Amino acid sequence: MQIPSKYDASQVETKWYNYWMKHNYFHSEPDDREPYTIVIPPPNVTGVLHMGHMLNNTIQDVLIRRARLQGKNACWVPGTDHASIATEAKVVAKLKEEGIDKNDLSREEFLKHAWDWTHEYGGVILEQLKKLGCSCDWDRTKFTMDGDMSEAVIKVFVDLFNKGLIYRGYRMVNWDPEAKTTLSDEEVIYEERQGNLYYLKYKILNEDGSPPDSYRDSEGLGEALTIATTRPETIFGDTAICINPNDARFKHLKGKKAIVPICNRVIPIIEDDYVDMEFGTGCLKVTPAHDENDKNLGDKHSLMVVDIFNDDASLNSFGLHYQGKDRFVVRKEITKELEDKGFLVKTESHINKIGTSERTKAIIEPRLSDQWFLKMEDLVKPAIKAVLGENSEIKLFPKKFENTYRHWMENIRDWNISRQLLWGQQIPAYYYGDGKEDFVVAETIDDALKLAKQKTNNQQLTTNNLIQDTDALDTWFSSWLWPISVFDGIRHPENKDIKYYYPTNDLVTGPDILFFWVARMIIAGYEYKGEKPFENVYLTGLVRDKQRRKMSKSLGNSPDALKLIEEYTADGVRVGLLLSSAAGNDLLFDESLCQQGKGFGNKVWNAYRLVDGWDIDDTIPQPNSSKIAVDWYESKFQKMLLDIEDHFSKYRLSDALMTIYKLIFDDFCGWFLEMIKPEYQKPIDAKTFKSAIAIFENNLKIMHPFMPFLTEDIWHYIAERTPEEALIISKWPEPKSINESIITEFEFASEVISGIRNIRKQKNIAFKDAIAFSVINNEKAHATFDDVIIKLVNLEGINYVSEAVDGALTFRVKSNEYFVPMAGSVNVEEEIKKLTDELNYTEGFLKSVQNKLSNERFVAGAPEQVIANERKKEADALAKIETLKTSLASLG
RNA sequence: GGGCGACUAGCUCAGCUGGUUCAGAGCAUUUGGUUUACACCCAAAGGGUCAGGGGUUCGAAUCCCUUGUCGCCCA
Repeated sequence: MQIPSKYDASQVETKWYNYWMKHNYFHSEPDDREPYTIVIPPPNVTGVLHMGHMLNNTIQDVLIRRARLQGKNACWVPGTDHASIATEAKVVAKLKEEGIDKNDLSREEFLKHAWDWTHEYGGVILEQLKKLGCSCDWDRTKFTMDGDMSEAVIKVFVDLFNKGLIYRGYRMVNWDPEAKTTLSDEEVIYEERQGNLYYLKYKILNEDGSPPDSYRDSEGLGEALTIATTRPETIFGDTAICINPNDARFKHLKGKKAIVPICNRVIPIIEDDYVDMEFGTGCLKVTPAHDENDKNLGDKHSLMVVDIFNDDASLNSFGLHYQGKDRFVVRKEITKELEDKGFLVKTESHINKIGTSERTKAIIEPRLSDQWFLKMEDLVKPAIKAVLGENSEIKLFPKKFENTYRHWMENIRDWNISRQLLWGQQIPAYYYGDGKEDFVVAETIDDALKLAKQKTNNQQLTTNNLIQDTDALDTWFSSWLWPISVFDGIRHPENKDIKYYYPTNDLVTGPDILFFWVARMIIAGYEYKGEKPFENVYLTGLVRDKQRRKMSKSLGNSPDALKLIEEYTADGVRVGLLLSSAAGNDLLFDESLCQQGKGFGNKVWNAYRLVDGWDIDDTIPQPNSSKIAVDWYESKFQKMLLDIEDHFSKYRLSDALMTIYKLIFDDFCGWFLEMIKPEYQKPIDAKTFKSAIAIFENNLKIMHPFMPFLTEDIWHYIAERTPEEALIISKWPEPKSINESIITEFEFASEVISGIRNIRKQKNIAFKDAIAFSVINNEKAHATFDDVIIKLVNLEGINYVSEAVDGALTFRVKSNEYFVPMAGSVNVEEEIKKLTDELNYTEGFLKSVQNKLSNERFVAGAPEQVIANERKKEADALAKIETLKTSLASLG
């Protein structure tokens, strides 16, 4: 088939993606081949493709396509997660626009809206992955809220509860008052904000409630002590004042009581060395309901807990006349009131770090609440050993993340797995009474009823007496099972899929979810399969813009993925993303990289157009230059193939790609095709053509994982192929022996060619004028490439001589001297200068080498190989000096 | 405040257990090219005290100490 002069990417991409789908190449079923499995890190079901996804999934596709070419049974399982917080927030916002308040809806009604939303927007991102060329097994697409997936999650919850690993605790949690849910520590972003330190006066009472005669505050005699706080609105929750027992300034306050301004609550003054004597006034107000450290103090000293906030962080009835007002409004207003009433001593500006919600950006409120926790202490042990142990079963790429992993795992805290949300798996705990322990945990309400009857000995209970916990499980509590549950390995641990595909091979994800997800999957893997979930973890860098900002939707600095593909082709974007993204290094995204990728595609396309345009004549013999060219490229290809394998084995995909890029661009297009190119409008011999096609096919194979569309397209122009012969399922090139000497000889020859080209250029000699050429072959260089040299720079021939040629321009490669006769146009002085410069340089070089060699300690201490190399350098330099001196003598 | 990591050409990065892969690659820049595959191209050139300082060594980008700057994670 005639190849078009321009590559029409969008048409080609659609055509071949459809073809691949139609012939089911992406689908995998267990068989007797070696499996190669990747599970996708499930993106948010309602998300859209951003640069991070593109990078991530390009890498996975490269790995999976390569495995497929290597004859493995490649299976890439795609899917999405339900992203409870993000999705619920979106649904709530949408309902709000329609004038519906989430709180007016029943759970079922809300979930219906959420499912509608999921069905409408869900899966968009998967369609976008197809545009990138991702060869996922779409028949296996999973969603964390699918029936079977949810069942697995619930089953695991019940199991862990029965093992005593899940418990209910009253804990200080990060409360997002906007989403009205709990966040894990990892979902809280700490930011420095400018705030104030308010100095408040608390009046003092004797233990019996009578006012003291006198006492000191930090400024001398007075009637009150002063406390610095950043949050004056929380005074309504104060239940103690704390001083450091070692603080001489406050000794007299021991055992006394204080009166909280405005609400006039009388609270004890306690002592604890937790208090920092340097900070503020050295007195701390204790608000156990609203600060983690205060909670600890409260527990230690058995203090009252007064929660002053509603779930939206407005004040409740403890806030008295501020009831119903937002915390920040109250902060302003109460400052005014405190000032008016003389309680506010002074205000200082103060920078403090505050937690904000990763999702809603709202300022986090520490809050006490009933939560479900998973005990991590024992679960984490096999997961630490697997990554950091002697014979680690799981490898992280790059290795530097092992330290990060260790640090987190060794300081792990119990995992708060409950979320005050509707969108997610509802916690399978059923309450039958008001007591703290009046609940049972079971997979179904019927099982729960049985358990409840047993526990209460009350046979009269019915399902109507059971109320299920209203919280949902953390989304990560679904995705930590992902490598198991996508193969239904929780519900049916012996099914053939899980037995064949598990453990999976590679996991590709961002380092930002090393803990949320990767570590937890490892934990779940050992707990539920007794085995690692994957062998290698490739941690990609974050994609940043040119100003080093993380690309995010909120900043609006992420380019539209599909537009990029449209502009630079899918292959171009893939290549652009991979070219400069070593594992674990952040990638500074620049569109020009995609341009380079597209340019590479164009180069390959045109290379094929060249080959395709040749007429073949099977009557003419193969020229020697072509034979050498084929031998050389085949060896070069094999050598690079080894390099590529090595890069892949270390997950250095950008290096593998760069090796391919240079092989194709420089060696194949720049050298090989020029060597075998027939004269203008002349045919090519059949033997060379056949070799060229075979070489081209091998090139396409190694390029295919990176540039699947273009390569498949050209593959089918080369020949009519059946579906069984498609490139996507062809065979990765077999390793063959390498002729190292021909590669070295080529390198020498290319320097000769370069020397001749320089002379042509200097003297403006048109290419079509053949030139005479002589050499004094001091190096005894092989003549293998002579015919190639003659062809590439259009020589009349190569004369081997033993004496310098008069009236010629010269250049040297090592100690070989080359002559291009140029009657009349040789400037002797210039030649002398050139030679003298070269001589001076070489003599300097020789001296440095000889200095080294005459250093006894060097000769005694350095390994033999190093000394031999130095001696070789010395010999080469001496030979070159000899050549230069001879030349100078003949000129001069 | 604690931990981890980085700093090499204008940019992005490679450089493994010190020594011919030791100062490299790609891009960018400059210069020159209408060679009928490709200007999304070809040929060539310039450009770095390897963050600063100190040490170990015959020899340090590489190992050690120290200072600085930046990033990430955790309080």
